[in-house]
Amino acid sequence: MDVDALAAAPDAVARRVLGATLRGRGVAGVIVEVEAYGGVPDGPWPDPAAHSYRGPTGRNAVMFGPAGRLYTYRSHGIHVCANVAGGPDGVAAAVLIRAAVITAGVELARERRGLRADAALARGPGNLCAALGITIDDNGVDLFDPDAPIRLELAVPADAVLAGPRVGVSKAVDRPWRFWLPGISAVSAYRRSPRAPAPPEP
DNA sequence: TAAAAGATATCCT
DNA sequence: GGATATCTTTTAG
Repeated sequence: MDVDALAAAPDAVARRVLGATLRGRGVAGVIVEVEAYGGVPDGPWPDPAAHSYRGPTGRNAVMFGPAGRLYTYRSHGIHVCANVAGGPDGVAAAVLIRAAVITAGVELARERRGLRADAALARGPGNLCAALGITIDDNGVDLFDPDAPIRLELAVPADAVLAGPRVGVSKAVDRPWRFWLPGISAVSAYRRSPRAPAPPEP
């Protein structure tokens, strides 16, 4: 497994990133929950919920670049979210890292996050970035460069993976592009976006 | 130049 | 479980 394995469709990239180890600034964790995003309206997987849907902009340019780069963006002003860019160069694909289990540097992670339950240290995209020390300025770093401050170590794909709808999106609400490992307490509880259309009443 | 929306987290009831 | 804080990016006028 190397960076070439990430030059694929968003959902395939998501499955490959799941279970990988993300190292950043003294803290490392195994990724246990991800969401796939990507595509443009005329592409093979149009995804109206993705930042890339309306074409490249200054913010989402990394999504259109080569695989293996870190795409960070700010949400609601304060939170930072981390993505791994996927797809071949020129194709928009990214995997949002939603949760991880800290395997090294727990003390440091606790210090950054304030004292909290271990399972909550890197649960949720914003919290995960805080625990690993990832900031908005890390946008575009090559995760496979040995000298990069943030690195990704791919593992063999997990055999047991669960899939379901993405959290907090108001478009393409029912697309099962969220993937997580079973039996992990750090996986987020599913929350439908308050702006999403009401679910069909059975 | 202005306004709205957003891939959230936290605190309150 | 539900409302709100908070600010950047994008889009419209």
